Amino acid sequence: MALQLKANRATVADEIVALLRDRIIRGELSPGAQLSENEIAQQLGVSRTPVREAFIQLREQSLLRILPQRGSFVAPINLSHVADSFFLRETVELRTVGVAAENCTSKNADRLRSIIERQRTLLDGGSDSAFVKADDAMHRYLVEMCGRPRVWKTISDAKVQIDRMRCLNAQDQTTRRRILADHVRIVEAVIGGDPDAAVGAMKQHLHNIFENTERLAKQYPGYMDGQTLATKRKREAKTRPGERPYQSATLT
Amino acid sequence: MALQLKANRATVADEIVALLRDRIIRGELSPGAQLSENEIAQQLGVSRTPVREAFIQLREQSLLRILPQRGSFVAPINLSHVADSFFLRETVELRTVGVAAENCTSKNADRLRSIIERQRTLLDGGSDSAFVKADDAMHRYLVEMCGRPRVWKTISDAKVQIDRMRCLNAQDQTTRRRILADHVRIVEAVIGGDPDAAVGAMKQHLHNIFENTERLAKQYPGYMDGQTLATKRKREAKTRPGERPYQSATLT
DNA sequence: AGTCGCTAACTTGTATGGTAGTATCCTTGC
DNA sequence: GCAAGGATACTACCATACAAGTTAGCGACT
Repeated sequence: MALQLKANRATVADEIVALLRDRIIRGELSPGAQLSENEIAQQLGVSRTPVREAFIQLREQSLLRILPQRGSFVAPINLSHVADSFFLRETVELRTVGVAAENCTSKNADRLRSIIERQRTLLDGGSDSAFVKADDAMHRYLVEMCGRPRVWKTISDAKVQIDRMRCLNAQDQTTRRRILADHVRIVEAVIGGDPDAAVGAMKQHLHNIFENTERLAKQYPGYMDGQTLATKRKREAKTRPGERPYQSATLT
Repeated sequence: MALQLKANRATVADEIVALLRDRIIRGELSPGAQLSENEIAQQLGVSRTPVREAFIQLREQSLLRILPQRGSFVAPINLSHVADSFFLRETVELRTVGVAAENCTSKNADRLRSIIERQRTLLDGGSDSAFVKADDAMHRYLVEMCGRPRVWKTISDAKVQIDRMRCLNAQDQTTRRRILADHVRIVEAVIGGDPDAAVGAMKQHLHNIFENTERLAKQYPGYMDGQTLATKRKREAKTRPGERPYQSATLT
């Protein structure tokens, strides 16, 4: 496999982060798969140093597990982690979409309409990654309309765990159409200046996505929670107040 | 200055991250101060490699700015960034404290009381860092009571920006007492199983903290937004939907 | 005086070598 | 056949060397 680096970014290390991150999220690198600094370096025609720096960054993004002197493995998809990400998204996006609906200008409305239009054109012919990208664009714009630019970064970091699950399957037409329909409802409510409707539509939308992931979890049990990891996982000994299955927001 | 590494962590790089992160948050390394890979490496008696790996991680945490071939500088305190952090905290913690109040067990209550008690003992004699640590413990436990363990990590990442501001000044007795009083109100509401009161108390608490930071921002303008940075900052050219000053949650 | 250009001393980025720990496989001994 | 032990081939971690870019200062020339 001959990987290729784009020459865009400032440093090779950052370029490798972008490359591997994309491949992990899209599932080209399966959960549990072993990555070697040496191997990647050879494939890319660079030294181990920038590869190693990339690995460290991917570890911080919960996409890679580095076991010293043993190996580096694509992180398994942890269902509890995914549920946490949903919790965070729901909490933040339900608030921001409400604020967006309260402050939607005509310029915002135009932009939202064009994003929806873009998704509509990708409905049939578009690739999965293009459709997901357009999907992202809408959620991102709604968050940023609320005037807190760095909040999207947080959402985005959490979203990778969700996206990894979404990429397990190619999205069929039915799924895409439902997503688009959800988005239309949300955008109409926002443009219409109806916060309650916007929050409700967003809540329903996130729930639909979550149900999809639950279905996928049953379909791909091997990728979940490290069962394909080469070595036995050590049990986390830390006692937390307790985890419970994901459940919907209680405030609306 | 002879820095010292603890032998706890697995790798030297992670140890350096913890060390520098702490020093930056506590303000021992001032915003804008230049850090050199070489210099830190010599002070710690290690090579540049782990120092460099630490720098990259600190950059990802928005605590360091690395300008290739020019130098690395302690990130300025960006007020917009701080406001974003408050927005995130308020959004998440107002929800979680409500959930915590709904599900508070007697065991949870005991733990909360002991955390409060710990803070009370630190009120007079305790160091700033010890008091802040106990402060953290309460917020953390309230979030984790909600059963989503990784959500605190997100809050914690955002909180560093707020903590950097808090550490500009030693906290006087008045401030500490007000914080403790806020915490008591929150915990009483949570233990009492009153979500509305808990959310209200938390909202008031976060507001109080935010007002403190606004005061500090006026007091230390030189540390804000890179004005002490050795080199002129390039203007961010990206146009965002627009930033507006921090404002309170509209949903309760 | 003012400006151009060189030099030297930095900076971070990348490549490479050596070290220590881990897992695998194969041999050896029972 | 089977278990214990050792060689071997990995791994990530750290140290060091080199490369390339930036900046500040100084001197010569206009």
